[in-house]
Parts: sequence; C-alpha cells; structure tokens
Amino acid sequence: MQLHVHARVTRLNPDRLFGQVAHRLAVAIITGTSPTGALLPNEDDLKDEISVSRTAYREAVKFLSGKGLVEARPKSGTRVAPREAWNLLDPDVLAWHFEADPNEKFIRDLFELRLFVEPSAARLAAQRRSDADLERIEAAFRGMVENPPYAEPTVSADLAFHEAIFAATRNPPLQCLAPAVSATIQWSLFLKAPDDQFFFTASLIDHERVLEAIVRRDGDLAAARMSGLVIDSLNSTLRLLAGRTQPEAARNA
Amino acid sequence: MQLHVHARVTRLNPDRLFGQVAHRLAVAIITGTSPTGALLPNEDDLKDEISVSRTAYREAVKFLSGKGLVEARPKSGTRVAPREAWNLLDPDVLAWHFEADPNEKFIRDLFELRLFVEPSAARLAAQRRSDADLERIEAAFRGMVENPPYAEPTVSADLAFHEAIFAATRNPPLQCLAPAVSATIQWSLFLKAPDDQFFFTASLIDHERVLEAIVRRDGDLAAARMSGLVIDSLNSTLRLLAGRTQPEAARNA
DNA sequence: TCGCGGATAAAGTCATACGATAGAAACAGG
DNA sequence: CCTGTTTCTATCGTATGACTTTATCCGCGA
Repeated sequence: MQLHVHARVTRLNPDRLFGQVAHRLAVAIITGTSPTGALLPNEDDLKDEISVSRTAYREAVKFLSGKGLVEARPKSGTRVAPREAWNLLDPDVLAWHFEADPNEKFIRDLFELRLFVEPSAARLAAQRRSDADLERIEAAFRGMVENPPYAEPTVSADLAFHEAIFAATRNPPLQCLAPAVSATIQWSLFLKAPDDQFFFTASLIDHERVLEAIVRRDGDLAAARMSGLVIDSLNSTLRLLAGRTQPEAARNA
Repeated sequence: MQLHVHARVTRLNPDRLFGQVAHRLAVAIITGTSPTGALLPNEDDLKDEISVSRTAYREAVKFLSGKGLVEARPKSGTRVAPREAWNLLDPDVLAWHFEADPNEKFIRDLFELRLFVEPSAARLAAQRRSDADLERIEAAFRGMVENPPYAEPTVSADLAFHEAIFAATRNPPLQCLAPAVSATIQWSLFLKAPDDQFFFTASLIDHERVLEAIVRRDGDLAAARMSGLVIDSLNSTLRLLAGRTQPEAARNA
C-alpha cells in the first residue's frame, strides 16, 4: 500500500532506530504477517536478523506493548496480542493500518464510529466555539476551496477542518477521537479516484453547510448537517470499495 | 486518592521494575506534579534519585511516550508533553487518573463522551447481538442484582454489563471506547456514598430496561433507555461532585 | 547585527553480564 | 501407566559502561 500520510500526531520518531524497529514490527502485526499468538523473533535471534541491539529492540517492544499490540512475559516470549487488546483508536495504530491493504470491515467500522461521534462534536462546536475556533475552522475550509481537488494541501485542510471542530468542543477526551476521524477521511480520500470531480464538489458543499451552522451557533443544525456529510462520504467510499474488487473479477473473466 | 480499581485491560505489568517507574512518572504527570514542559529527571541523575538503571527508566519512558505523555529529544531532554498530546482514552491513562484527585471537568467530559457513544452502542448491540452476547449481558446484570450494592463484585458486574454491550456491537474500534465508559462508571461509583440505596435501585432499574430492549432487539428503544441510564448516572454524580466541595465551603464558613 | 561553527549535554545505541522466572523435561513415587 | 515434584534451561528483566548521534547553546568572525 505504501501510502505515506502526514501522520501529524504520531508518537513514533522514524529517525530513531528503535522507531524503525517498532514500525516494522507493528506493520507485520497489523497486516497479519505475524498472526495472533505468534512469537516475535527471539531477542537474541533478532539481532542476527536485522542487526539491531537488544536495547533498541526491547524499547520498540515496550512502545508497542503500551498500545496493546504485543505482550511480553518472561520465558514464554513476546507474543502478538489478540486483536481485541489492540488500541485501535491510537493514532499510531491507525496510521500503521495505512500500510496494509484496505480492510473494508475496518473502514466501515471507523465510519460507523465517526457517524456516532462527529455529529455530536459538531453540535458542541456550534454551541461552544470561540471566535478563534471559528476562524480556525473557516481557514481550513478556505484551504479546501482554494487548492486543487485531492491535492495534498486540500487533504490537509480537510483534516484540519474536522480537527478544528473537535478542538472547539473543548472536551479533551472527545478530541482524542479526532485522529480516528482523520484516518477515516484519509482512507476515503485515498480510495477515491483523483478525477472524481463530482464527489469533491458535493463534499465541499457539505462542509460549507456544516460551517454555516457553526457560524450561526445552531447546534442541532450542525449535527444534522455533519450527519449528512459523513453519510455522503460513507456512501461514496463504499461505492469505491465495491469498485476495487469489481475490476479484479472482470479482469479474471 | 489511592483508589485501586481493578484495571483489567491495563498494559503495564506492575511486577516489573520498569512498570513501577512508568507508573510513578505517569501519576506525577497526570496529577500535575510534573507540569507540562517540565524536564524529567535526567537519565543519569535519576539513577541516584530512585536507584534504578537507565535501562528500566528508558523503557518506562518509551512506554509513556507511546501514550503521548512525554516527549524525548536529544540534548533538550525528556519533557512532559502538553495535555493535548495525551491519549486520554488509553486504558492506562484513564486508570492513572484514579490516583489523582477527582477533576470535575474531566469527569463531565467523560460523561459527555459516554452520552454520545453508549446509546449508539446499545442500538447496535440490540440489532446485532448473538445469543451468546445476550447471555453475557444477562449474566452481568444478574451479577449486579445478586450482590450487595457497591460491593466489589457488583461494580465488576456493572462494568461487565457495559463492556458486554460494546462487545455485542461487533465493531472493534468502537469497543476501544469501553475502557472510557468503564472509567466513567468507576468514577461515579467511587464518588458515591456507599449507603445511597436509592440511587442504586434506580440504576438497577435503568439497567434492566436497557437489557429488556436488547432482548427485544429494539435498537431505538435500547438507545433511548441507555441515554436515560447515562443521564441518571450523570445527574447523581454531579450532585455528588457538588457535595464534595460543598462541605469544605461550609466548614470554612 | 547576523550567520556560522564548534563545544556540549542529553538521548540513542551497543555489548556484556547477571538475575529471575516460568515452562519443559526428567525423574520419582504411587 | 499416571501424577506430582524437582531440576534444568531458555527467555525476559535489569544493570553497567562505553561509545555515537543529535540538537541546542554560545561565542566567534564577517
């Protein structure tokens, strides 16, 4: 997949060696290359395999264990934790998913979560926003309008729009869901054909309507319009997901 | 505060040394003893202070950095990250909050999040539950009825009830919010006067009504009743939070 | 005043050694 | 033959010291 999204809130420093090891292990776990319960390469064996010291390796494992991806116990070894233990809402875990093939179920689940949370967030944002919050949201929207569709700055502006809405809720725990929403958006944009002008325009209108409701401080309206936005995005993404498998089948025929 | 809740899903092994260090640092950070931007004890100095090797200390820091609590950079040192970077929905981070004094704003925020998410989860659970899911939810409810109010098994059963509902949604990312809901419940139970028989009975009825809706596979009803449950819980918790500061003020008068 | 560059302090990495523990295997007793 | 116990050993956990890398700081020179 190799989609390299600008993971802003990511905690892993890719420059450091332990970070590279952690990344490597994480991707292997998430893609399923290392299945649940599998022993990770023995700490001693590993240094032969990728020539890294135990120190770096162990720090990588500690990093991953904090996210529930692995579980280390003396003697029994370090094993891949069951998926139920993974913190799927962790920004790093979400980002690592981009290096695996798109998992339709996962993307649907994320959209479902988003559909529950984001309209409520928009309601709060409309009710609680400061002028500075509004300015931030508007700036993001301008960024979406003034840049070419699906270009990098446009995507960033889209993410910033939604993130700014979360920020305006003034609810820190709720804001922790912003990365999940960002990931969902990035999945949908990634899957999208870059020439889908129609969808882009529709999305822009959806965003504008949400913005307007927030300007008017109309919470219920903002929530309703955000629902509409998410549903539109979901529908077009589902079409694209269906389309991804379609050509394969046709090609085989 | 010293409330020692059974943090089931916690990733930190308290038996190991690095785990104790991580715990210690985390609590200092969350309580604000180490304010944002504060340098953590220098890796070399630290070994004098708490007599632990750099290895254990560094692994603790790696664990915390994965949750966004700290940020380490060469030369500048390891610093406490700003609160916006913290992953407040991480099970460990939530658990560590129990060792700080109750923060009313934080508890309200958690309730707010819960109010957005849990009714929707109940709806999905009602629609998608298997018989096994239902059995699990019912078992938890029985656990609440058959044990004395506010006793440890009762609390566990309460948490299990809500967790089972999340499990029945069959949405793994959504399930990652279960720890946040559990934390909210534990806060409210912790604050509660243990002899508040009235609230306990009311809560039991709320739970029973949710359960019944799930039995009937009535999603809308389940959502509505879960909303009622959360709101009831929120209201009584807010009364208790107000009561906590009230006596102080009265005492000072 | 500004920019460059070296000194420096702190984290990052490595190698090695030893301790602790939980599985596994060997063994003894029924 | 089965079961419980002991011993063994592989593996993680911890400690230590040395070296490397990086970014900040500060002073020098243009």
